[in-house]
Amino acid sequence: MEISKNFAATEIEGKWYDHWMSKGYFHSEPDEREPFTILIPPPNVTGILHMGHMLNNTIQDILIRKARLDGKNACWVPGTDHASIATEAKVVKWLRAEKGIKKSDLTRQEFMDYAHIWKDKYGGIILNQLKKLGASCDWDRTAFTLDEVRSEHVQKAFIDLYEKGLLYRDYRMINWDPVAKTVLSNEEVIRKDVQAQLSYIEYRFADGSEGGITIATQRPETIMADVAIAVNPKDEKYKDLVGKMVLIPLIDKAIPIIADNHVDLEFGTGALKITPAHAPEDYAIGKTHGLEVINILNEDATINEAGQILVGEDRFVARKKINKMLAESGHLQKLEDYTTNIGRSERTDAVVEPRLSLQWYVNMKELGKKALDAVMMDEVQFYPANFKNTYRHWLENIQDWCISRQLWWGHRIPVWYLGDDVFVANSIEEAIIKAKEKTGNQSLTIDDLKQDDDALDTWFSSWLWPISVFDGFSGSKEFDYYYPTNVLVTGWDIIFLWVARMIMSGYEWYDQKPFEKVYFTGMVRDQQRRKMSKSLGNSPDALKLIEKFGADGVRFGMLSSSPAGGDLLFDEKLCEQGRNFTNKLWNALKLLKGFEIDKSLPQPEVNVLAIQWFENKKNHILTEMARDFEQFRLSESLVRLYSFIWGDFCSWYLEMIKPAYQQPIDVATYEATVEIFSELMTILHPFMPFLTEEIWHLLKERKDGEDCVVSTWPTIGTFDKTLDKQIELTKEVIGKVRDIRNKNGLKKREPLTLLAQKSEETTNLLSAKGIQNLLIKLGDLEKIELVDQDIEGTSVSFGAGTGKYFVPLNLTIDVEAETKRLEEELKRAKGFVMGIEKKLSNERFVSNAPEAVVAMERKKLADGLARIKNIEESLEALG
RNA sequence: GAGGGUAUAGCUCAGUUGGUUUAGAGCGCUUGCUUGACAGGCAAGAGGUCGACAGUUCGAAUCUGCCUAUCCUCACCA
Repeated sequence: MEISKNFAATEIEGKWYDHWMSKGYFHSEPDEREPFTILIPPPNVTGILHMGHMLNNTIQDILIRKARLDGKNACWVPGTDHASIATEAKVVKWLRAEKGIKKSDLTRQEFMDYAHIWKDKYGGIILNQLKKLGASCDWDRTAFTLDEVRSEHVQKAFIDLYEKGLLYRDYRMINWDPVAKTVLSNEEVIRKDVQAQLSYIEYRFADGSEGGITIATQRPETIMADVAIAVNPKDEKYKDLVGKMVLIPLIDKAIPIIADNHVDLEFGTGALKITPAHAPEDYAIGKTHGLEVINILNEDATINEAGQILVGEDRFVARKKINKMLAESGHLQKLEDYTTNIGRSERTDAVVEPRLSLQWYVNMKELGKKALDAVMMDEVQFYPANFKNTYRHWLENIQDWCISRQLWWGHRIPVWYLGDDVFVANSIEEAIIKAKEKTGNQSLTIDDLKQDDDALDTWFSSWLWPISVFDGFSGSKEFDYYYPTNVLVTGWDIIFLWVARMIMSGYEWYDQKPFEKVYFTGMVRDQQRRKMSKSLGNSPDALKLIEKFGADGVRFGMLSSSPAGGDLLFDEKLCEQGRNFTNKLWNALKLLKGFEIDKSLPQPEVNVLAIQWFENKKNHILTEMARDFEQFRLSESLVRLYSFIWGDFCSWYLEMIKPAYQQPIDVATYEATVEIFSELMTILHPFMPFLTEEIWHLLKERKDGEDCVVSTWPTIGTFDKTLDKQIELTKEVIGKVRDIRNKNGLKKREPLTLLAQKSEETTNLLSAKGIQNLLIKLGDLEKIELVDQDIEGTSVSFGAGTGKYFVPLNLTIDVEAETKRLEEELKRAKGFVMGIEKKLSNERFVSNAPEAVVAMERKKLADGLARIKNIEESLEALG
């Protein structure tokens, strides 16, 4: 069979993905096997694949493919969420641009119809992109937070919480997004320090007497909503002013000076303007003093009629203008630079406005308690575990969750109002029945009830994901079988928004965790450690990367440097390394397939040894990998496997068994190598699925249904340390011989003689089966001899293990350089021995340390002394 | 203001309950290779007083304390 020069990733990826799909390998049904379940953190339905998704989904795919190879019933459920705010904004924009329709001209139903059209057209792209990455999801189970089953769950959850008294409606100061025109939960507000200015404004006495009081504010545009000026009652300088009236500049409205303990004497001038409608603390102060609330901002944060001046201006434009006006009227005393913390909407980036409104809340005190315990007691395990601290900190200071949103794209709140009466129900018909019962008025009709206009927070559907994807509220057998799931793989940035709330919902409805383990991935950052983002434009195009390096190469790149929880500094070079690895394996395949097989040939000793050694080492690697997987150290596992395949398999094993040029190979070795290679492909498969499937099939004829993706993870045999050490020593000797060639400008193929000074170690080594032939083959030697003593004259000596070796050369030796080299070696060896002697001469070490440790130190000492002796002899021989 | 993380080679990071020949990998760097699978490669090599100080211990990169640097999370001070 002719094998192409390079691994053609693109063609092969499509071919195998289709094959896997047609065989239904990714589909799972409950059966008697142990399930292994992962739920995808649903990406935004309108989103496209970015680096974070690639990392996150590569990890999930590795875990799921490994579980499949382990013989478990692997089920990875994909899906998307409807991303209320982001999607509604996109739909509104699309309607305006392409259809010339304003949202306000549409009924709710019309808008929803358009939104669904839009979603069907542009949504779900990301799921197809995941296929390119190789994600082995059970696509038959694809769920969407706004589909029928998931919507039923949302409604049931809402009603159930209401009936339990865990859900309520309240009038409070909330976070308002003036672009999306909706309330946001605290978690959806991103706070950052920014440079701002404090305006120092003088409010003059209303009675016309000289002077006034000066306040410092960051928001001068809100002065029209002021209802008082507050000072601290302990503040000597303002003591006499309390009770006096002052005039709001520009609008000349009289407001009182009041005293309140909450005012900080040190900040600004020590006088605080009270604007209850536009600042949370002011609202609180206003309430205790029974002050009026004057709202001067519209929904879109422009000034309204109540403001009297600057009506219709945006708040930031108004801020600039009013500063100017105040300066002109002589009220502005100064502007001062100042750093403050402002919140922006996570989705629209608009500066969030405090606003008073009536919203629905979930009581978190109750729900949070069990969720906190579950993680603290390790019922749900966090990887890395230190996220437990963050989690606890949040849950211990948790505030109630505002779940209503002033949007249409989402689950409409199942609440109907009749005057002041509230009816929470599954449908309007049910609500009517409840209303009739409550009021005793049997003549009520649908038209008498008004449904709540708001929709629910997207996270209110996401938090039910582990339940709803299996139709849990209907008591499905899927739910019984797959729940709780095994592991959740997600970024730590949504630990509160999502992870914590899923744990809450799991315990609330089933008194059971939603997942055993949570693996928090790191954030993908660029070379300057900046988070990758659209606005910075520092995020590479995911699909282009796949085109350039192949999905396997990109998967390798994403993973090879991403410890859990830490950051990943993305560099294309990592993907390049992955692509190079696929190339290396491809060439190894080409080499093997290029061998001519001679069935009459006996198996050489060297090959027997090579196979034995490689199988042995494989057991060691598998043991380590098992531990890696248990602890989600996937990056380490891949690196380990990478160096095993590249270093041990390609550089050593294949060289060991490689026949001489144009010579055939014996059949036993060939077949053993095909098996070894196949096994390596199975082991590598979770990380690089496409390449491994391709090679697996090219290695030998496979029957229908025999595919790498559904092959069996090898069982782990015993590891013989002695055998491994012996080969390592042989490799060391070969390396030293090669070094001698390098340093003396000898050709690689120039035959050399190797002499080993007789010792227990050298005798053992050279008498072991196959070792001498191995040395000859890979060291390009013509003969090997054991000698009794030092060789005088033109030979170079070296140490390996504790042994001493010589290579006679027909060259004059550079005595000076050689002496220098040996002296340095001697220095090092002496330092080594000194350290150990110090340890061993310590009475307390010998009596306290475990025997094995002391014995090891004695061995190290003996070996060290032997090495010193060797070096000293060589120095002597040099003269 | 509260809490947390990190500090190991030029860079990015491993180092698994303290002891395995006086610290490992990848990239980068140096030297040599038109070797018959592979230059997306082969072979060899240089490079680190494990942030500072103090302590616990027979023994510390690993545990404790303090300091320094740096990153992050939470928090209504105008």
